[in-house]
Amino acid sequence: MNKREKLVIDQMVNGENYYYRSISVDNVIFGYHNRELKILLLKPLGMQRWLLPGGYVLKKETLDSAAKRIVRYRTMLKDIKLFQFKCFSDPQRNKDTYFTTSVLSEMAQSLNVKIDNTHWLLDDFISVGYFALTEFSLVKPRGDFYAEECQWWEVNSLPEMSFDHADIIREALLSLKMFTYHYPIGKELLPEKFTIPELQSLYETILNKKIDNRNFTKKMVSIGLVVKTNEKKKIGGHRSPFLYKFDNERYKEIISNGEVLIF
Amino acid sequence: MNKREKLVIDQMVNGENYYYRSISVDNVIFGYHNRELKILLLKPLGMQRWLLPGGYVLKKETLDSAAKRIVRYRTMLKDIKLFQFKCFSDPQRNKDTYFTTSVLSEMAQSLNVKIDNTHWLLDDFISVGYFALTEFSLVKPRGDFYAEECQWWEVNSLPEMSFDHADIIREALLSLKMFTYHYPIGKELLPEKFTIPELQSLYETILNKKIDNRNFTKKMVSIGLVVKTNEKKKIGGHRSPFLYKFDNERYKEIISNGEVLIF
DNA sequence: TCAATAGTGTCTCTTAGACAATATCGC
DNA sequence: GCGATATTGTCTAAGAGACACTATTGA
Repeated sequence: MNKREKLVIDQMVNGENYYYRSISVDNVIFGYHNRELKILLLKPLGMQRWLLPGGYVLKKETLDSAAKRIVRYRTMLKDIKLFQFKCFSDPQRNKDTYFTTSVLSEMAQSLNVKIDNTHWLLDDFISVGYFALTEFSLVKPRGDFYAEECQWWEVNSLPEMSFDHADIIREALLSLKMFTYHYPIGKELLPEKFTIPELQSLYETILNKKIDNRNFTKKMVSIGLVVKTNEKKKIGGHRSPFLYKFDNERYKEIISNGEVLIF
Repeated sequence: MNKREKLVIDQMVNGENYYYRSISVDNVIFGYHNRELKILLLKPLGMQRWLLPGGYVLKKETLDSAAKRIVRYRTMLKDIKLFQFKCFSDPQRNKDTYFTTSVLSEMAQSLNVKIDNTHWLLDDFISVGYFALTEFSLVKPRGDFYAEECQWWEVNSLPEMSFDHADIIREALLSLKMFTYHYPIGKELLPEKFTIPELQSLYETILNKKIDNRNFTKKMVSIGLVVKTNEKKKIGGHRSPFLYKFDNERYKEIISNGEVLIF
């Protein structure tokens, strides 16, 4: 039995001593690759539908650290930007009876743990939604005995989600959109060097609209957010785009000033 | 024994059957009067410090309806705009031992209820912060046997707050400020007819900065948010200001378009 | 040489932001 | 008349937004 299994067994047996009751955290982890915005999802053994990587909150930690801990476990990343965006509390949200009656109880059985109807894991939960931004290529999605599969899904073609996780994703996308109108974005999602068309494509995906490429470049350069390098990226049968970097000082400055970016 | 007391007794005895564990809601209720932004606070019998009107969440309701229910109880208002803005989960936030050891236990004693150390009310709570906007003059602050005092306090001269409620208020003010940069505000806080200087003063208070009065008027009128009436408000030894109304259609339009308002 | 995508400049029009003199009102 | 507050217009500068042709690459 590995460390993770031991932890889960202890969670089931003693969890209510050190976890908050009725509170969970769900993370919408955004990555960007090949001009597609992606979300990291997992699927427990025996389930048809997919889940957001989420978990419970230790009594000795904050929601932020719970979210960070869970994200770190699934992505192996230490430095990741996390944003609390909404709580989900519709009483109907917990009514995925397949999960509670089948998946949970089978898992309990396989781990040789007894859970009855008053077990804390069967309470109704209110979930706090976080979205996270990370560079796709740094992540090694990590499944385990609970999460049979753990992989990236393109935002516009997600699999069937259980609970209200489709709602949570919808809200996360909306929050990300609003966020993008008020703060620069990209440093967390793109590699260190990137091309303007890649950056523009990211903005277009998030904001869900076309942006004029001349105006976009003009703006990004004129506010000093990005800086051209001398290198080019060779990517196939057409003119090679220049690589750009973010001006980190300016990036922070724009965030702290709360300058509004309109496209 | 009145209805409210019965309810509180039942909460203490049977509450864990119908309330979520470890989750509460706290409301920062904003009102505006005499050019001052105010917050509704209450003080339980025997406490030195003040509290935000908050409460627990029924398992059969959402956080939004819990917040609305609690606000309605304290203000007697049905229609009030509520915004979830942040969760507060620092484990230290529950360490106001005076409240748990003295106030709660005395209240229990006076109501003839026993509570021991494992009682659900003594759990650590994570609180969901809401801010509410309401027209000051419509509110009848309601105290009761629990909240000895219930009254408005000017935002810039608040009394000592218990728990982390001073933090919650600080965050609420910040959220209100951000909100004001992105959505029109005023309809919820001002009477139906108001003067431009009143409206401007509201904005200056929330945004915490001076605004040029010519530019302010010009902007508000040019975007169609406010409409001049023929009436004037007679208020003392100087020129009488005109009364204005909000254009409700335009107000909604601006909200749904998410138009950015910069001052 | 063709298909695909990148790179680049100009003009207009709106509006943010700076700025101060005059009008009313009550005493 | 005086103290207090409300009302009102113009100018400038910045930038949002519309718009299309040329350059480069690899097959």
